Amino acid sequence: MDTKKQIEKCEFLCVHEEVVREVLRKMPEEETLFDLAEFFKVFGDSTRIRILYALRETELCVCDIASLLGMTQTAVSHQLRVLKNAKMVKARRNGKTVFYSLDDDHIHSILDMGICHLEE
Amino acid sequence: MDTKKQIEKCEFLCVHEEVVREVLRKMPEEETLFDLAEFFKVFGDSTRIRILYALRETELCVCDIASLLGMTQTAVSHQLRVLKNAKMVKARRNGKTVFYSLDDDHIHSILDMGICHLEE
DNA sequence: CTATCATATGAATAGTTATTCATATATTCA
DNA sequence: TGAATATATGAATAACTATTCATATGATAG
Repeated sequence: MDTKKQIEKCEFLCVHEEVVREVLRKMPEEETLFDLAEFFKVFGDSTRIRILYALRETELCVCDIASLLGMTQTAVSHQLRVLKNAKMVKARRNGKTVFYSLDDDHIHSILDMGICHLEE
Repeated sequence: MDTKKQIEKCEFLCVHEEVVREVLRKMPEEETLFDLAEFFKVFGDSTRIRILYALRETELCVCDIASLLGMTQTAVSHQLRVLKNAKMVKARRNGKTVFYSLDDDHIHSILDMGICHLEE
C-alpha cells in the first residue's frame, strides 16, 4: 500500500504532461512500432544473421547453410522458416534441393547498412 | 543411428563445397555478426522501440516515459538500463530527476531508417 | 513401386528475457 | 537530520524462443 502510493505519485505527479502529450502526438502509431520491433527481432539472432549474410553472397541450399554454420539441418530449417515468414528470404526448389536467397534488394541494403554500422 | 547416418549424409555429401568455402571467405567474421545480432536485438523489443521513438522527439524523464507507455517506473528503468548499456541512450541528472536522450545522431538516423522501411 | 535423399515440421526441452515485487540509493526540502 | 520523492536494482516469476529429437513430406533414381 505504501509502495502503491509511491508508484501513483511517480506516475501521476512528476509527469511533464504537456511534453508527454506532444511526444505522443508525434510518435509513430503503437502498431507501427510493434511491427518495427518484430522486424528487428528477426535480425536479433546470430543464427539468422549469419544465414542472411551468407545469402548476401549467393543463393544456398539448406545443406550448404548447415555446413557453413556448423549446425544441424533441422535447426537451420526452422530458422529459414522464420526468415521466410518475415519475407526476408525466398525459396526455389530444384529437384530434391531447395535453394534459398534474399527476398529482395531491400533486405540486401539493410544488411549492407548493418556492416556499415559496425565500422563506426 | 539411422538418423545420424542420414544427417551425416546431408551434412557432408550434398554440400556444394567450393561455394561454401567461397561464401565463408567473403562473409563478415563470426564475432562481427554476433555483435550485429546483439545490436539488432536491442531494437527487437516493442518497449525499447517505443522508448527510442519517444526520445527521438525530445529528452524525457523516467516518469514521463512510464506515463507515455502506460508502464511501471520499474519496468521502464530496467529497459533504460539495457538501452544505456547498448550506448543507445544517455542520462543526465537534474536534481531528483534523470533525463534520458538518444546517445547520438547515429541512433537518430537508424530510427529514421526504421520509419522509412515501414513505409515500403 | 521402393529405397534413398533433402528438406520440413510438431512436440519437448533448455535457455533467455521482460516484468513485477520489494527494497535500496540519491537528492531535495523542511 | 528526517521525510518525501525520483530513480535504480536484485531476485523471482512468467512468457517466449532456439535447438533437438523423432518423424513426415516431397522428389529422384533404380
